[in-house]
Amino acid sequence: MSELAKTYEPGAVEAKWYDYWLQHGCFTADPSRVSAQRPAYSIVIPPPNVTGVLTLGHVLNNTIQDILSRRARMQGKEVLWLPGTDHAGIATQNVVEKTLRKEGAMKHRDDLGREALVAKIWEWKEKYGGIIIQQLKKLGASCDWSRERFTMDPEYSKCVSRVFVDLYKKGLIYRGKRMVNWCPASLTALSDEEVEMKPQNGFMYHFKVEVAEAPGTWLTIATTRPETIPGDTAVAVNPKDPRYTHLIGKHVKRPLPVQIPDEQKLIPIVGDDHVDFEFGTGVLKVTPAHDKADFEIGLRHKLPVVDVMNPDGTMNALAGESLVGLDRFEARKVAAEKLRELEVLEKEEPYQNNVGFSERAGVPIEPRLSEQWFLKYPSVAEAKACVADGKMKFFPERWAKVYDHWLEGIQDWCISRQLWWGHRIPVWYRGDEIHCDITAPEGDGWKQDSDVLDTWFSSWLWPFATMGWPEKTDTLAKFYPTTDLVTGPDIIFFWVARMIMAGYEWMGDLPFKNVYFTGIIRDKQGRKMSKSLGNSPDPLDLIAKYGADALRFGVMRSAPLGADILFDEKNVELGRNFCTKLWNATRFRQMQGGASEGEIRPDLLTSDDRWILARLSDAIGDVSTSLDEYRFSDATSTLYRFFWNEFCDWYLEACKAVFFHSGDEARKANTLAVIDFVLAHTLRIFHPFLPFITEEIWNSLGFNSDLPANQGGDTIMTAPWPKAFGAEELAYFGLDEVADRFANAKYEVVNLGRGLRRDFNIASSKRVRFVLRPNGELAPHDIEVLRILLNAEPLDVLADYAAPKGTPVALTPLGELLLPLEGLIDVTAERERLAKELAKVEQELAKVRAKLADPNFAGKVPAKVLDEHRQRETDWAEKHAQLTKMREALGAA
RNA sequence: GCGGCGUUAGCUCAGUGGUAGAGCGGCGCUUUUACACAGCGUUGGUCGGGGGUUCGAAUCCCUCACGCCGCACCA
Repeated sequence: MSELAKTYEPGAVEAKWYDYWLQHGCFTADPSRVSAQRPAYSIVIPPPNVTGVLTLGHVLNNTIQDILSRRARMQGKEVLWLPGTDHAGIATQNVVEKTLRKEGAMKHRDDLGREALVAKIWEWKEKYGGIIIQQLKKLGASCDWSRERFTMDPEYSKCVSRVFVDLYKKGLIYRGKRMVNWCPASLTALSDEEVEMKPQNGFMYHFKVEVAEAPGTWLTIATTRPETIPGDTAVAVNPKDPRYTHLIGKHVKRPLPVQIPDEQKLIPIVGDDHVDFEFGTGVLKVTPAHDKADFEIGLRHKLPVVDVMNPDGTMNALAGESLVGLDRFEARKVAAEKLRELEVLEKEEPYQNNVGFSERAGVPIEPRLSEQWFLKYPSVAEAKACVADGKMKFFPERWAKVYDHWLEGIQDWCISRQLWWGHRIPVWYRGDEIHCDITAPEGDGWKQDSDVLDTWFSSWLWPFATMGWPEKTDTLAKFYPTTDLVTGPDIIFFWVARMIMAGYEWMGDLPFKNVYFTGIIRDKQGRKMSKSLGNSPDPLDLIAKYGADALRFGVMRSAPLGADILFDEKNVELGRNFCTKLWNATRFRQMQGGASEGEIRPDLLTSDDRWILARLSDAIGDVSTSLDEYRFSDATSTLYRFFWNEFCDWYLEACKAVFFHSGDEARKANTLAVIDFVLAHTLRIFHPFLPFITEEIWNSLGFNSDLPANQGGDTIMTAPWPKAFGAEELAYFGLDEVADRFANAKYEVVNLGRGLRRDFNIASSKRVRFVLRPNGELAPHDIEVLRILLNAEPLDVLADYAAPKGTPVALTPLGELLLPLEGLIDVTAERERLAKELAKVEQELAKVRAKLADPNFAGKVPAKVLDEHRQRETDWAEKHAQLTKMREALGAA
């Protein structure tokens, strides 16, 4: 047993133990150790962006995974927590391109060329790609780092090609020219999931067009996007709309682009059910190249597709002289201006509509016709069924509905991206020939598809591609399906749903059994963490300031299942304070001297010992249940309450009676044994939450000393997870309701005595005489505990004590507790105090009597409830009688 | 528009039919020999509004309001 430093220094301790765990291979998973007695437990990390840095979201997510992993190890399971990173196509390429432009290394990616740019990104990845991994280590993450994976590792990349080819051959992947979500900033197509609808304030422009066949007849069209008029190839009305039916088949003169007057392009009026005649004017301009719905109308009516925009969102030559080269938003203003000049703009009113934004680049997307690769989702039925039938469980459960709803209406997934960083599509072209395979075709003249795949098209394979698939590895055999997945609900569609499909498609089984969805971390005002708001603290700063354990504890304490987390640094401070408390309680133990005295002797147990052992058993049970149900904040609260309020505030204080005043060496030794027993168990249930400080104390106090190496001897990591006491242990220690009730009664006496002090303004530090008129037997130990906790000097236990008139009295479960105030008795004050208490009792008594008097109540209520109420009445009535007697003894005012 | 979640003490949240709770904060006292990152005490709520079921509702049902989150989306 080494002496503990005066204050806990997390920095040095954390580094020391993390190195120790690594050196001793504590995080390494070995499939050959898996057996019926040693079941497997596995988690794959949601791979963070390789160029990312740790955020509070990561802290939350990974602390939960670490808690689950560490507990599973203590439960004797073979644990694999598989870490790694994601190549994050768009984000990473953007970051690197931006840097290169800043450095002047290039203006546009074409200046460098594909090969050189990809090489630069790899360089960047080698240089900065490890940062987040190092940060996770600081947090204490017990990942098996020997298995760290990256989605662009050669082996992993092969898996990606393999599944592409497989799906292609199954006919689920196809290439087609379709409307996609185009990001004009990143210059790539996006999937539907990467588009976020946001309300935008704009204008609704009403302009009129003349019917060519009926000069003087004008139709008014409402649009938010006048800049796309040059791309209009029809005007549509609802065929059932009596206002316009007669015009179908005729043509209108399209006002833009402005050409020689009277020679404006004529476009047909078509009838289409899609047009809502309630909305706007009931006349819709149809721009097949720039709107998904319009494209469909175009197909139905065989309309030409006129694309008036460049990929970067600027207008092209087809938009006409006045718009060409302008950015789409600038062009909108100019187009409106042109309409005004032409005197066809009828009105322009403020209007709010929903516009799709590119999630990454933050700019409005453009619906755009382009040639892309699409995937018809595989194994959808299985993916749906496994959650619906409960084979896979979601926590909180309500996400199952969201998941189900999404699966109900999914469209094919656009998987090609016009980027260079990522997995290149394994398809080669030569003339009309097409070759799709894992390897390039033989022969000359083949050209590989230039696009890469959506990053999620690689990460959906994560649970098995990281374990050696397609080989039938031992790791896969033992650790797949994984046990738990911990992730944010924001990627339920991007990642979770797709992993489930992939699991069924290639492994024939679900990828994980339970999915825990974390909340979203917000600041204390409820706003999302964001860089621009600057409300996102750096977890590394918090670790430096408070310690990793404190950060973990603080975050877990405020993360209830199913709710968002309002982050407040106060919680981390609380975590630090808790660690300090743990540290100081341990120091107290150490100062009482002696190594662990070994076995507890039940015959020497005090009422306090029995009480704390019972509380410990409850805490173990509660924490275990909470963890089984993924209620981490409940587990944390239990730990906090048990250790601080029960162990420190009551038990350790009560122990002082033994250590400082009993002179009973055998009992002192036994008390030490109880403290050690409780501490040793407490450290174990704390360990998943507070890995560092528990390891430090475990070793410093020598709790490891007589344990086998693999059961807590080398490290607390392998100490068995404790169980709540069974009937046998409860009997052995003599823990029952009677014992609990007595200890609680004792503490109630203390509370009431302290209340008397307050009422008579006696400082808690001032030693005063208390007298107890007991209503039963009290052991010397219990009297001493009462004395210490009341800070009484002396505490006289006198059955026949005759108190001076006006002496303050508290009615306690163990008898009347009196506070004799020599020379200070204030009869009036005591009378007032009694009156106040009496009033309260009368109120309660009236309440319960009213209930009992109600014939409906007595007649209909279950016997048990009725008894409870009768007992309540008896108790209050008794108290009432005593108080009345006491007041009478004081005499009239 | 459809669906989900939420609304309990100043704040964060427990509490799913039977005496409204915890932590933090606030306030007061205390530098009592583990701990002032502490101890002790204390303050504090018509449980979002309304209606219903029931002997009894924070809890079950209906309804409204407000907030948040998905999904869809009409130019």
